[in-house]
Amino acid sequence: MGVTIKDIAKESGVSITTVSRVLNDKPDVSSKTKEKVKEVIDRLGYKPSGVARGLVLQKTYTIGLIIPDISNPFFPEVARGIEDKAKEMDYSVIFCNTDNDHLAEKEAIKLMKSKQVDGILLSLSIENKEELKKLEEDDFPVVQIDRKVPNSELPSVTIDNVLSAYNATEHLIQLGHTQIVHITGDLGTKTAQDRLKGFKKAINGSEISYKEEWILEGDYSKESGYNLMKSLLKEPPQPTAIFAANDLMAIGAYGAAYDLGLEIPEDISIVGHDDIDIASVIRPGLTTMVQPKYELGKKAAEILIDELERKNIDKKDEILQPKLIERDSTRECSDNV
Amino acid sequence: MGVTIKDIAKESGVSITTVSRVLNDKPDVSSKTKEKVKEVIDRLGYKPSGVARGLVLQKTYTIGLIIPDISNPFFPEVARGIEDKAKEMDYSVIFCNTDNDHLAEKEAIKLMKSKQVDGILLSLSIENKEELKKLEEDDFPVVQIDRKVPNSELPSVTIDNVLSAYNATEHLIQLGHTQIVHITGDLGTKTAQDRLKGFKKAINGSEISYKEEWILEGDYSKESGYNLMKSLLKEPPQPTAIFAANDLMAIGAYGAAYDLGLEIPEDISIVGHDDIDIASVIRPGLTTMVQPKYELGKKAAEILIDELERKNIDKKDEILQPKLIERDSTRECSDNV
DNA sequence: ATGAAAGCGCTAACAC
DNA sequence: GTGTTAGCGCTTTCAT
Repeated sequence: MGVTIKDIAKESGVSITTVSRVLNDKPDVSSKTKEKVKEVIDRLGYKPSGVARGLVLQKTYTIGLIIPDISNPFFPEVARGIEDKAKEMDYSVIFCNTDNDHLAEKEAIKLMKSKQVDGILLSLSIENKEELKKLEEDDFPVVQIDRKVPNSELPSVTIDNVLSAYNATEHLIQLGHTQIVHITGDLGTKTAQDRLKGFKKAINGSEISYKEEWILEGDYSKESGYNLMKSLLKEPPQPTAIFAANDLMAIGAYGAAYDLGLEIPEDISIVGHDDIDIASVIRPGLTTMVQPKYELGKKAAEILIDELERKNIDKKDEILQPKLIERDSTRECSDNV
Repeated sequence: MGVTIKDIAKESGVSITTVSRVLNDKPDVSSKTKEKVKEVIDRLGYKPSGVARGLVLQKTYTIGLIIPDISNPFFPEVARGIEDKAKEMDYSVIFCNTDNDHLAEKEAIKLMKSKQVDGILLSLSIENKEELKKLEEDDFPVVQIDRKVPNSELPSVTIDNVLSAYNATEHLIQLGHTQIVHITGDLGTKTAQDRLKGFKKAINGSEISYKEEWILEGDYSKESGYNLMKSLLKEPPQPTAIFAANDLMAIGAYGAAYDLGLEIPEDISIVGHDDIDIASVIRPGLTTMVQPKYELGKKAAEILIDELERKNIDKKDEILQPKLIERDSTRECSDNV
């Protein structure tokens, strides 16, 4: 440390208590001394030590962010939402990547505790219940983001993948499509399962009869979208619309359609999910579901900080709704015209 | 705090000094007591307070990361490189977005100082010399990332945009192209200026005569790439190759070429810069220069931490080289065949 | 090999 | 309105 509260006290001829008082805008300081102390603080360029303050207050004004991977395109915006909210409330954020590794998650939590963050925002692998349970028992302030560990009491902010897929499919149905295939994501993930669920729900809620063979299991990769579509389109009956569980597979489907001489959206409509950069750049623009990533981060930080400041007792789950963005890859089904 | 060093001392019947010794693996502790203390630590689930430790040691094992915007696609990978290296060296990172705003940058630095980070990694707006100068005077450990404030002594890790553009252009020249246009980025940025410089250098170092009219000033947007190419291609003489200062403009150029019935790469070769996601997804795949973003972060963290641990006295500038990734948007110039 | 005591920079009773 | 004092949880001389 350079200059400390002691230096300020000595230089301004008062006690450190008084300095502390003006630092924290406490009452009972004459305006004269307040002025003097402030002047000295400015002159000496004094900055209170957050560490010392943290020790006595048992509060660091820091929150921990534990995510799988900041370089996964989903998280940067989430992180931005978190940091914006945190800054607004005078907190800072310390982050850590886990790559969904159990041990890394455990270590990250340990680290955050030793750094004495006031609370944690985390996205744990679904199976890592133990760590979350411990946090719960310790009454440590936590908000789960994006993924909610099943049966956990801790509040969460997630995205409604069921409804999102439902809406995407419903959009196709509204356009008059009746021959709709769904390319799923990796069904080992909850997200893919939920999107499939939403798709089924939309189909079953319509006049359309559900066909098992029009559920194609992909793995979120462009290649899987391409290959699945290619083999599907080779022979009739041909669908008039596709709902892919993510944009990458939708792009793969574009490629297959082109290779087979099909025009988008004239011959086939395609809707994706996520709204990655590419969706707006590719031609035709991909109709897709955009996830409120920034809002997700912001909301999670808000819930956590509200809890920290005891503004909010009822911890709750927040479920955010993706929005459809219509571009040029979908249009009315021509079979019905 | 839950359980503290005092509790461990009491429970194991030793002094806190002894506990501290086993905590820090100091010598002069009998293996018996060491065992006992360790057992108690485990049993009580004790974790040393980083804050208290930080106060006495005047070291927090935390580094600050100040960047314009984590949701700008350039930074997440940089941040990942930083966090990986930091974790490896037992540091954590606390981050802050500034949106290139001077005031926000100033506040961020202030914040980092009050949190008492051991050092700062930052990417300041080029004009914000004052803040950097202050840091320099204070001898505060800092490494600049991506952008180096001119005339600053503080070490930096940057990407060599001149050489990168040179190599991109050289690639086109090697392929036999002699009619090459360059679509620049926003020339208000150093990056765009450097890439233009590299382009000129390659042209001037070749047999090709430099043509001012084949420098097209864009603004990094897809639209600018599209518009510039469209008006250029309308009338002869037509270039056989394009080097766009970023991928987005290259994609725009794709659109213009298609609209005018030109095939890529048969009629015209295109190389971009950055290797954004889209570059590998689009057809034909875009030949481009990939920036070592992860390495940039990792190297910057390494230099900073080396300085913190006094392993490295000579603070130096590190300049990383982008690599060419050849896909399908470039080929030999057919005019020369 | 172990412990007592001082102190890191700050806040918060409690006095005056 | 201001100062004294006792910690916050830890490391580190300095004794023993």
